[in-house]
Amino acid sequence: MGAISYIYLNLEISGMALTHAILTALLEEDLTGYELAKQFDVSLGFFWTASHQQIYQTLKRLYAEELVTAREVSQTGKPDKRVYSLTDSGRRSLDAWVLSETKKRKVTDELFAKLYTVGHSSTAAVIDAVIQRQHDHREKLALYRKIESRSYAAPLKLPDQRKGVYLALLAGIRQEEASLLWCEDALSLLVSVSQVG
Amino acid sequence: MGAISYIYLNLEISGMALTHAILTALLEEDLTGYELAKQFDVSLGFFWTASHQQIYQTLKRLYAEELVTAREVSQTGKPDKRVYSLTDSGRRSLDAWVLSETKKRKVTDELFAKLYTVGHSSTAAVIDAVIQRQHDHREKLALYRKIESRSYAAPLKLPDQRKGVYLALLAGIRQEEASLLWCEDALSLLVSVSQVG
DNA sequence: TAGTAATATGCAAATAATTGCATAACAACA
DNA sequence: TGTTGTTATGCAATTATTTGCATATTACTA
Repeated sequence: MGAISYIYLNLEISGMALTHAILTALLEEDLTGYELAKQFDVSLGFFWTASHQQIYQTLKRLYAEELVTAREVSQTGKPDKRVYSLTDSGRRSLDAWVLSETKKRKVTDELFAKLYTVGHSSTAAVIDAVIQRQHDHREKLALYRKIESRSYAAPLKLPDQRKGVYLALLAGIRQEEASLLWCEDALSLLVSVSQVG
Repeated sequence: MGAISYIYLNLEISGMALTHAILTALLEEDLTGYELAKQFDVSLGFFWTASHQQIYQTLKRLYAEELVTAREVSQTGKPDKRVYSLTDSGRRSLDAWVLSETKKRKVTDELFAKLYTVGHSSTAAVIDAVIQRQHDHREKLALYRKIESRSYAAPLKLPDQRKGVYLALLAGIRQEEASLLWCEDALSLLVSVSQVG
């Protein structure tokens, strides 16, 4: 009988990493797939990237596993939506995951790979890519700062439940700032490279 | 006949992103799969993560597509190794890739997802995760600075072909510095959170 | 001489993510 | 009334990545 409940529990656990990223977002508030996709695109984007297809798929699985519940909501002036909430089982799953070992950060960023080609291929293309990235960083930084001043002006006075979210935002701000400074330095050095290709 | 060469050319192009990351690394010097795996684990690691299985698989494909050549090398005191070099076709593939649109950076970092659980689950576990990350950043920063002082002490005097690699290193250094500062700030705030769970 | 660690390479199955569709409600504007 | 843009959700096929083995050489040390 112990064996049966052991198997039963195992069936409920999702190994997929996105699972927990979605569940943590639902800790703060109930959300639809569409809203989650937007959050992953903006505020969550600096530490987690996910497409809307991935998110809808995962939500469907989380629902089947009863880690979330869903309710259909009619809207006026917009299509209906499906709002997801965490279940107690979902919360317990998060509790266990927080205690588990933190997996290594995964990244793939073509920009830096392109940098390795400097002096071998078109430097102009690399410069364009850096400028593009510079624009992206500026936009992200402006957005993060707006969120900060609107919702996190006094970090020490925040309720405990919002301190972690603030710290994630702070990391995003610091990262964008550092990246912007780097873009400037990179462009200064890249203009000194002779044309190739 | 135009159609035939068109099809032929298409068959040579690998869509996989790792492809180009490996080819760029081979621009600098000939490398084995094992050496590539180590580079991806250390210096390249901050902008590109890849397992050795992934790397060996991809190298095999690049060899089949004739983007690289390989030679077996006997060593004394170590097992034999297989050294890969870029072909002209590989170089042309890189040239085309540099001109193509830069794909969006992809990340997944559980640490920040765990941060979202602060005030809901074990804060101690989150603190441990931040401390762990702090150690990682310290080690990476020390390594990057060592590489910098050993090989990139005078950036402006570098040959063009090494400027891009230097800039990637610089980005790594800046990122590690910013992350380390953030870890300290994060730990200061996290100790103010009451125990939960 | 047995065990551990580093060097070196790989296969196969399972899982996850991407790409390319596809649909539909509703608003605003031409 | 057709078009464009935003909101909203999803499927299916392909491609990429991870996980769990598996193997072998050589050095060092207990």
